[in-house]
Amino acid sequence: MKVESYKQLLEQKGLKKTKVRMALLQHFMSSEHAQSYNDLQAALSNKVDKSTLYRSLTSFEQAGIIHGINDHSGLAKYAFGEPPSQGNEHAHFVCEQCKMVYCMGKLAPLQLNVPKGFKTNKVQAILKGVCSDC
Amino acid sequence: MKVESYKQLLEQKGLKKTKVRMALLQHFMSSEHAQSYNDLQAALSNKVDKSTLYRSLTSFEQAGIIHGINDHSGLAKYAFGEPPSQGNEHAHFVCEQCKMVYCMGKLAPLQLNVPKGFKTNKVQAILKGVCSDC
DNA sequence: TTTTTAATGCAACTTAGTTGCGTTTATTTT
DNA sequence: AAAATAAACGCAACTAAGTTGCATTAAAAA
Repeated sequence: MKVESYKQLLEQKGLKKTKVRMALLQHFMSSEHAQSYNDLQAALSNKVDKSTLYRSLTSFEQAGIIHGINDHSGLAKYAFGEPPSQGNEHAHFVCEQCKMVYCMGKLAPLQLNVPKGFKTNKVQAILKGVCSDC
Repeated sequence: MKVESYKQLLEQKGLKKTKVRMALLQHFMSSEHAQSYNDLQAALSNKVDKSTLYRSLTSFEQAGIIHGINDHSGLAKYAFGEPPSQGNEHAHFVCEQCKMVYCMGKLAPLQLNVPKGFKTNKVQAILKGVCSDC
């Protein structure tokens, strides 16, 4: 799925092209690491109401435009791109210094031994370490 | 480290043997899956103040008696046992039906390819699927 | 048993996120 | 292009998770 612009993407997903949504999506598409609520709010100069922002995130997530990430910091973050799905898993990298979260490329199949009776459907991996900027 | 009883464990870690702490620890040691704040509060019949409970969890965690788990549900959970440390990683299994969280045994070394400039220190894995009780 | 030190409970607060509702804005229909 | 309609937006009020300061109580040490 090649995407030329945020406008086309919104159209394609049947979402209205509002100011907030366009600004948000443009920001998502041009940032290489995951965004927290506060990052996003700052990117929109704190002009947008929080309910609007949260609702936009929900719409985007449901449309498969962004995906939520939980980096174990307690703060939800969001990144551009479809969620890691079965057969399409990707790991998330959390920098221990700058706390940035990055989406990593495809995960090599994991060898995981679970006890009898447990059936694994998906694997989510968080890598912690130091990113290339730190 | 073999542990005979919750009393000895508290003593060994230099923690006071108070009613709340003993009840909490006993509960942790006898439950096979991870506990949320609400689980714990219920186990103590909602008689303990939330600040006390949270402070107890912090003490236990610092002493290495329990470890926090983030199962991506937004809710923090805690399980008996030292935290997964380097060379001692374990995965967590989240049942998609009953939402219980289990600690899994040692993780087979993961093959993970990160971009140039990124240095991975640890890997945290969450497995999602169906547990043996469901 | 008294002293010291740390845990508890209470109340007030913070932060993240949600919900209802009236108003505004984007899109559709005429 | 104007009117109709449907969905976003902003506001305010709320919930839930977790934290903090402080006075009181309980555990450990003297």
